[in-house]
Amino acid sequence: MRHRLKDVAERAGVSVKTVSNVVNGYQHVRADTRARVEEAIAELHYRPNLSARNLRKGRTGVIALAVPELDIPYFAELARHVVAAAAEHGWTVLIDQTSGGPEQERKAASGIGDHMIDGLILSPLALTADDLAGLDGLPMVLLGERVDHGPADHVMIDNVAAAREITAHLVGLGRRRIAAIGSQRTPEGASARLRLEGYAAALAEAGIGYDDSLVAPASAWHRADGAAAMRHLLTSGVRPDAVFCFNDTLALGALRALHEAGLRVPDDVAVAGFDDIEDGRFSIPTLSTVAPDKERIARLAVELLAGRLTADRDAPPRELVAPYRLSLRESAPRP
Amino acid sequence: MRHRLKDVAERAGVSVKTVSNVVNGYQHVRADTRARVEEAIAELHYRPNLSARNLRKGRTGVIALAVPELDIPYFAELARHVVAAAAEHGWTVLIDQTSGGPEQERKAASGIGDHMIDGLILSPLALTADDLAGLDGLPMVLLGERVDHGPADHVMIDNVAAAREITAHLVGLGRRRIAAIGSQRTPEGASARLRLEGYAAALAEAGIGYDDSLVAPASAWHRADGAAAMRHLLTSGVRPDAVFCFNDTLALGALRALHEAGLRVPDDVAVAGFDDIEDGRFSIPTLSTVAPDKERIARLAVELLAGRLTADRDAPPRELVAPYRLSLRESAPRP
DNA sequence: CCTGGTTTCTACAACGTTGTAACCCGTGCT
DNA sequence: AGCACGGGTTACAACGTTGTAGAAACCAGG
Repeated sequence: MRHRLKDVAERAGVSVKTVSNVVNGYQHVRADTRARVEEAIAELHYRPNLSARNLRKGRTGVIALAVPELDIPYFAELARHVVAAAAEHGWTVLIDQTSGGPEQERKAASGIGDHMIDGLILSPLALTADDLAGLDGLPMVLLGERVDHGPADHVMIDNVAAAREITAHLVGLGRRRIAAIGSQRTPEGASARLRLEGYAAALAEAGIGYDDSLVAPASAWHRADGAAAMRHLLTSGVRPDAVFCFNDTLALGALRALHEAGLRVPDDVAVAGFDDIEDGRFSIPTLSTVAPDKERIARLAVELLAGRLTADRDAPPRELVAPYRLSLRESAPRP
Repeated sequence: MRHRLKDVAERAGVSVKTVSNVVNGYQHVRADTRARVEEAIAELHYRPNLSARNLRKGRTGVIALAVPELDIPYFAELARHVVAAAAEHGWTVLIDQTSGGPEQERKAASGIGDHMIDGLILSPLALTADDLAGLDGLPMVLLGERVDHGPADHVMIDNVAAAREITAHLVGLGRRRIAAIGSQRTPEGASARLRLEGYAAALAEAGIGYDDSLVAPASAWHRADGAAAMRHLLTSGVRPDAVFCFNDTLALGALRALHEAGLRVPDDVAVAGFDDIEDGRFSIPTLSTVAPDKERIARLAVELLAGRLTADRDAPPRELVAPYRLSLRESAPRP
């Protein structure tokens, strides 16, 4: 039922290689030969065996995208864009879920399907630059905000500036007791560190003292963690008049906790997030947030990978910064 | 840098096949030989070439999951469970985004990476059973609620019963003008048809007349569509006291539109959804919904596929029904 | 009609792996 | 001593494809 070049060749009365040439669009094939071959291909529903082709060529046409969790909307939206961008290069994307575990991430980085993928776009949570340096040379592009200048290409946004900017916006609304949700002490918390840095910088610029009791940690960044952190802030008696959450799911959780506490947003407490996920456009109230240009991030990542694959495999690693903008909605509106 | 069996064999002073035997856990290898080989493998960081292995064995260890859109939370959550279930079988999952287009779905069904995958779990929107029947024999499991008894294994939930049950719950709250959002006339709208059928059945049982002006269509089932449909219902003057939305994202959009119209949920209008996505547990108000057992759906799908792959490839197609339950929260609470 | 160059096509080997069949060797039985 | 048996190992071929090298056919120009 499944046919090979040989079957097509026999049917068309040519050699196997000629069929291969037709399939690969080789120039010098007589028009009538090509027609005969194409007819045979159509009749037999021939489809090339990619494993064999890959074995021969050393390329698979598949790249992997490894993200911590698929049901975090940010990564799902990112995945969508990566798939789209990769399709333009004729690549299939194998999406891998690392769950943020170092072992899973290492496994992804060192070649998910061993030789099944040409390259990897990795959004690391747990792995450090040193971890990655030790891995053998699968072309790789990193996404996100690991601080260190690692051994691989890297696409990120300026987290410090973005966090500073949205915090400054809260200041501009006249808020003074601005809480932060999502800080992390662990070495994995690179994003958290940078966003906290931006938050602190904005406060300093506004002449507001940094108050550690206004900063709530969150080990994961899910809705439940945001709600828990917000409840903690509310019961600890620090009475914030604004909250900057380090991502949107935290913020949605915080909104929920504020609602349960009977506080109005933004009147009593203004809320800002980070990521601009779809949910935030329909939440009650809608969410003010930092909107990274996900489409651009995905496109840059795919293009960096394309460069690695085709051109200079050993070029020095590049770092590209994608733009972002503030998306100001009801939870912390324009003044 | 990348080594082959041959390199390991030379280093260990054995034949290529013996190394292969060690790698594959073949029984009859002397302990000291095995040790020597394993040492060589470790030293060289040998990893088998899956393309070659696949070429030889005809199996890749990769299955595909094709869903319409990754950034629809329901599919993202489902994907997570499928990945987990597949991992237990030692499979890698290649996630494919069809965007719901028939061409994309056909492409996925007829073998994404041609010979790169052993089987497919497809959540079809556009393809009909007849379309699928014409495709060559990639082992396939369908997810979702296509009515027709197709040519492939199938995992679904009882949509009619579920829709009937949640609508009956709204009736039980004393609501009489119960609207529905999400109806579709197109042949692709199988889920919509079934859920509408359940909705109508529940009304009939309660002796409530079916009012077509209370049923709002939605071409897609995103938040924006739900909001638009709700606004339409509100401005058309039909004044519903409850809404059953055919999925949760529609419901979240509807919540938003109700909020903007100054109506209280559930006091003025009760709202129910379908899918039990994470968002609905934190929305304001939290969402009452039909909760399909996604974990079970994923597990059943993977196991059906496993059966196809290992045992009887030509067994008659099976249809499995996964359980669901009602998850009653604030938007339409328990009486 | 030959020469040199180009187009068109083919045979063969190779990619890295595993199934098959066979070999060698030690053991235990006759 | 001869034989069958089976554990441990190996050589070889094959999976379906494409790169290489070269053969065959064609063309234009002398």
